[in-house]
Amino acid sequence: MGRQPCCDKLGVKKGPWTTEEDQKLINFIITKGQCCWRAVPKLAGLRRCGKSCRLRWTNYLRPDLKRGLLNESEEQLVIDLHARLGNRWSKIAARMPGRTDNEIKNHWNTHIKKKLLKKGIDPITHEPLVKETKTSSSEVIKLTKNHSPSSPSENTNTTIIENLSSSTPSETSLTIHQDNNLETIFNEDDEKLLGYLLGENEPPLMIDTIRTCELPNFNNFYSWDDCTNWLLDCQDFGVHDFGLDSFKD
DNA sequence: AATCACGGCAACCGCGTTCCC
DNA sequence: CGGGAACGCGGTTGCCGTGAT
Repeated sequence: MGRQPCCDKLGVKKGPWTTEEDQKLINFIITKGQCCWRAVPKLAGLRRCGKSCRLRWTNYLRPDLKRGLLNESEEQLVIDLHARLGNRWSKIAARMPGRTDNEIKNHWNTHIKKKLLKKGIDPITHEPLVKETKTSSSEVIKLTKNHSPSSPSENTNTTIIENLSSSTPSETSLTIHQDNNLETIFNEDDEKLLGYLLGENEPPLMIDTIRTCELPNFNNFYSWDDCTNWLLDCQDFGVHDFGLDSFKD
């Protein structure tokens, strides 16, 4: 059933590539072309995993690669693309001929990040750095509801803010602001809440509490993908392409 | 000269997706 | 259709070179 294993785990060499290995891989790719990476090590006479061969070729040996540090204009392009695409290095690299995702990622982490921070720009949001509280300018969903958990006479205003500055749902942080005694509810089981938000477990008690206080149809919220696909499309094509320049504000 | 600390980068790891049987 | 392996991607690690002490 299924495919053959990509490589024999035993006897597979790891670590830095030698010039001899490089030469073998280059010779093989040049003469045979890129086929299935699973077969490459065996056919090329290398004691390496196919995955390792692919990485070595795409990141280092490919003849169309530019070598050396990124120049000013390339850096600026990376910054612009990162602002639109986030940490999707392969997408960024696809728009920069001769550069690899690994190279761009490394350059971003070691050089560009620091430069932006020096300039007072948040490398994640690309917004000017401010002395910020837990909330930031990237908050895009705010759900506000009057809520009276323990005493009907108390008019408690609770705001749940989902911070979408992270690129994936798993990185999403949830901040709950409260005016008074909701602490007992929301501190009750943060782990369960997080797990629920990530779709890993059943809703904790507090979610039922929220549901029962007339939130606008909590069960009919769009899925994460539904909420963000349009945004990714905008990022891929650029906000300008959609005539949504006003969103920048 | 020896040692330590740090930065840069190549390579590995782990996970989600795609593909094949 | 389901199981399992390959593929591709982003995050992380670890080695190596260099500068500081």
